Amino acid sequence: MDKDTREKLIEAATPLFAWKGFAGASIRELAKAADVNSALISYHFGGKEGLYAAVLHTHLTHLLSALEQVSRSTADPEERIRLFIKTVSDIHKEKPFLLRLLQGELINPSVYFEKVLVTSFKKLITFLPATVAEGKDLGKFAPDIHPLYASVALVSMVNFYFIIRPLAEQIFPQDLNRDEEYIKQVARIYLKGVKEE
Amino acid sequence: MDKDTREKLIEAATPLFAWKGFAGASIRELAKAADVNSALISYHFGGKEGLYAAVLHTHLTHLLSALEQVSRSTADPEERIRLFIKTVSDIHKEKPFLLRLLQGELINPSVYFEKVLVTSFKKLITFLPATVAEGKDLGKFAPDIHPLYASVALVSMVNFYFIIRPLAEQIFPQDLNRDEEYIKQVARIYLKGVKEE
DNA sequence: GTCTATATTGCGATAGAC
DNA sequence: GTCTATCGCAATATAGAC
Repeated sequence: MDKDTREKLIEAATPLFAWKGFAGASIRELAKAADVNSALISYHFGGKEGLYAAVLHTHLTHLLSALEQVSRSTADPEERIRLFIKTVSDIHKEKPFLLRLLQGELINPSVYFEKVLVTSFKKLITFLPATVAEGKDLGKFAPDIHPLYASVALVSMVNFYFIIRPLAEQIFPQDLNRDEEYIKQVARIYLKGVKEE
Repeated sequence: MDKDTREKLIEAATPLFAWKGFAGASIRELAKAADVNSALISYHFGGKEGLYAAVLHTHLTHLLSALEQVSRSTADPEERIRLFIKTVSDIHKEKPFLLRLLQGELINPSVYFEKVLVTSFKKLITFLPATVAEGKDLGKFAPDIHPLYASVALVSMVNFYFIIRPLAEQIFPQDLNRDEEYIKQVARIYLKGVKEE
């Protein structure tokens, strides 16, 4: 059974928007990549912006539902942090375009940024500082750990690696092919770094 | 004394390229922001791409010379890492557009990416894994620390914070105004995280 | 729902006067 | 070195046939 036009467009537009940004991808090449007439972008999505929003929405949904699962975990703080690290890195491996799309939004925020992105993350990311605070309360993490900043540090390690990998691969060609090893190092360094001794 | 046209264009183009990307900024708005005739972009830089390369070059130079200083430090591994953290965060505070420009290059690499960026970083960033390895040799860092991946983790924490700050500020409006505190947390977590116990 | 054809706008670049 | 005027082109969007 054939994919319908909407689906084909979203799928084909994803890598183009991810690699070239919103402004850099033209409706002509978007349509061509989807093997679809360019007029259909306006018909189905009301224009290029609508297609872009649909692409963003599709990919964001995956991330948000995964984060929601993590936030509902009842494991202890250390285990929940391990689960967070694993979940996020799995998402990036599975959907390598998501992070580039989000990056594009951070550089050049569209209306989607304020309307959807900020509110979505607001609801879901607060569990991370809460987890760190819980670790402190339980006496497992050191008292001088700042829940919010420590969370940002963790989010940084888990995400930035996937951002700079294309650059890193050119700088260290043979050495950086093991995502698993990086993830292990992150968990190792971070959990030891926040722990009460 | 007046700034000359080249200077005015580079200065005015920096935030525009940083916020809108190469494709998103038009030569008309670039010229207008610099209060200069748009034909002068072609005259002085050979076109929009030339201006973009000049902007990138100007900002990259600062970063590279700062990194070079760090790499020449003779302090012990822990101190050199502290110096690296401080240096990079100072650069981002001083030149808030640099990271956005580099981000744009990562998303949509121009010719500049391969020709200049990769080779520049190649020469300068190897001192970081070397520093971590030195810490291991001295018995100060734990043996299961992987110099390269541990370096990527550090680079991530130091840079990504400045990337997501616009988003984080909207999610946690009042809590994220102290860069110093974040930097302190990073040094605290990282150095404790890699240390031999 | 999909196509062709086209309207309209804005783009980057340059010729030529000063 | 800077200006005006404009060329040629590619952009998005849409009207109207099927």
